[in-house]
Amino acid sequence: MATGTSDRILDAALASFGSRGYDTTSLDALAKQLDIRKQTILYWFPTKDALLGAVIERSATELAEAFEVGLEGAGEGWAKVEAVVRAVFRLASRQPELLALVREVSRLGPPAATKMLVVLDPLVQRASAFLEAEMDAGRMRRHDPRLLLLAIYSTVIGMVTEVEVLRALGEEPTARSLVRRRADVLGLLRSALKTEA
Amino acid sequence: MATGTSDRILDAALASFGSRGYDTTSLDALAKQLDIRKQTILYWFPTKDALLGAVIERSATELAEAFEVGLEGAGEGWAKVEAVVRAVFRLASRQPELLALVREVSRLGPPAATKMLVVLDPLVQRASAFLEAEMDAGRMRRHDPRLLLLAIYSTVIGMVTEVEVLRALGEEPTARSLVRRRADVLGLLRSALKTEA
DNA sequence: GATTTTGTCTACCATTTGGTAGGTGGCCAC
DNA sequence: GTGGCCACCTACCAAATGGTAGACAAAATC
Repeated sequence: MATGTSDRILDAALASFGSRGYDTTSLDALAKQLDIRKQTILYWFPTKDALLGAVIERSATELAEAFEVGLEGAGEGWAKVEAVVRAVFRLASRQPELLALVREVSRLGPPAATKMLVVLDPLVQRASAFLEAEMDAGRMRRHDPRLLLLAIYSTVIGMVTEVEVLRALGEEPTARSLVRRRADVLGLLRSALKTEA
Repeated sequence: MATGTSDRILDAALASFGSRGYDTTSLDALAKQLDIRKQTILYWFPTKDALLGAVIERSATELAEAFEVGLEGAGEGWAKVEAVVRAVFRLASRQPELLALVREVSRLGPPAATKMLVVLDPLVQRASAFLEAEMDAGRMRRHDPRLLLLAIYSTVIGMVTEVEVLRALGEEPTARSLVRRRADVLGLLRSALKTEA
């Protein structure tokens, strides 16, 4: 929330890229919304692509931090999974744009998607290794850890960003509903993963 | 694969809307690809929006049919879930564009998303009722049936269309891999839903 | 055989878009 | 106080885009 112009631009761009999409967001519209001129945007970010790049970089870092924070106090085993899911849902309620951006970037494909993944890859690897270790130790049902990750990723992103599908299912996307969705995701994961032991 | 011009346009539009996205698909590009002029497209479909509408209508119907066919021979209980998942994955290997379009349309939001949902809504209701009945009968672990549906939807669509994330996980999107992903989804669902009984 | 309809085309057009060129006022160092 | 830099601006532009107007040939209709 710095008052710097470039930060304001990044904030607005993040919101717009996430909600309207990258290619339907015009620099003019963005500028108008900020009550500045398009050339000011182009002063700070030489091209629209560069702006996207900057938004991705900042967001990916923020995302990674949120994960780290979520993991900090977490215990071991299942508690760790729960901590991460809770961290993502906390993010979804505080900065929904961030998760919307993830969705959009993954849709845009390379090079944007690559840029984001480079930052998040270490987390992915850690998560994958963690799941595998848990399975080896018999504390979680055995699945392909990477495909399991994809399933978790898709489900969580879906629960948080699939506004239209939610509406179709009669679930209004309110804050209260978000809590229910979190509980549900955790319930599903628990029954899918937790062993009786 | 009819040779009619309007069908050729619909085919190309479906593929392009799904893979490149609606707003990055220009009528000129579409026309060039079909070796016709843009005005021919606008003769059959008065506006780009109308073209999208027609693509959605045809695709939603096709999608609904695929579900019906998948359900036809299916038994009861868990077998039914398995049949539906298999039907979707079959679709994913034969007409991946169809599922890509679903993803894109849900991103576009209303009125496009509404149009698609109107056609698919009966299926959603049936599925929801089915899951609830299974849970009531104790043949499936209890979860909110609608959120469970969203989770299944997200996971399946993700497994099929999240090319970038798949790559990041070291899973090349080949036909062989698709079979593995199907098996994995079924495995996950089974352990999440099936009761011991 | 004349006429209407159908399908496709050429010729334009207004608007939007990302981006360039270059100016201007304020502020700071010296 | 003046030279230089920073942040932002006005003025433009070329390309692309969705869409209109209307010509024209082939085919169908009478």
